[in-house]
Amino acid sequence: MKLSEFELDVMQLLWQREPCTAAQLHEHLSQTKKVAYTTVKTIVDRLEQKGAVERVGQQGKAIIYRSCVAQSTLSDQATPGFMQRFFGGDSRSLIAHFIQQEELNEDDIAYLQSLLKDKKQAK
Amino acid sequence: MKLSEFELDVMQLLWQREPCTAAQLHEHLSQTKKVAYTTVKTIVDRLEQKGAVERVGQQGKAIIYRSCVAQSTLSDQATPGFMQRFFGGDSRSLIAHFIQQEELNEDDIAYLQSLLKDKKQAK
DNA sequence: AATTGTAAACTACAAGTGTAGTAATGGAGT
DNA sequence: ACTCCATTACTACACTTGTAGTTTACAATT
Repeated sequence: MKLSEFELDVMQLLWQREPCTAAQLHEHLSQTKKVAYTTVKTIVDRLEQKGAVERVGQQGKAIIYRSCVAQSTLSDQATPGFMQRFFGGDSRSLIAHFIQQEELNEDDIAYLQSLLKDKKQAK
Repeated sequence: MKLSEFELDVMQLLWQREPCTAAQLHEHLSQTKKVAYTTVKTIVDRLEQKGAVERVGQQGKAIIYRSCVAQSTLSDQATPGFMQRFFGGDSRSLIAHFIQQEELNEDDIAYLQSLLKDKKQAK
């Protein structure tokens, strides 16, 4: 399933606070971005057409939505293309990039170290 | 600078074997994708308009191109959005995802472990 | 039951993207 | 100098995306 950037922004919100209505999504999005309610509703409609969200009820006349694809499904699909296009398919340099660029606390570091150890063991 | 997927595919090739002509890019792309020469040329033209590539010479009537943005510049720009949209902004889970999903040899693992150690030290 | 106002449904539109055809042009070879 | 073909330059077009207005419908309120 191929979703646009804005569609993914909406999915992100849904994953965090589903189930919810288009109005609620609009409210949260408004906090970071000036956008009309109807714009958000259009995106939700397109997500429904694409089979990424579904209706699970009503609240007055407002429709309550829920996602029907997991975040991990979409990230699994997007990951190879992203890695290829921005890191020439070199997973090592991609991971290195993120380790160096991103904020990580000691817990995060310890966790990632343990993952690497497991990875080595599994060989 | 915002490039489309196909534009990035062409950039990827350029970064690997620049300088080169549109015909050479077409030849390489043809190996994995059925695409007309003029399609590739259109993409190169758009990349030139966007200031991502430039002309550095000629070979007969064929124009020789070179990239004029670094891969790292574009990946730095794309990274935050990707992380936000597919991993909810959680860099730890993103890195974990890649460590678990991707092929890594012992050298890679050792290298990444050393990066994590450095990161910890720097705190 | 009539009114009302919100949310849904529908329509619209410009910009960007993938895709490629057609026309023009200028080196290379004769 | 002339022809020819590879390339460039230009044009085209359908689809997607971001964006939002307009119309319709129906739940809630009086």
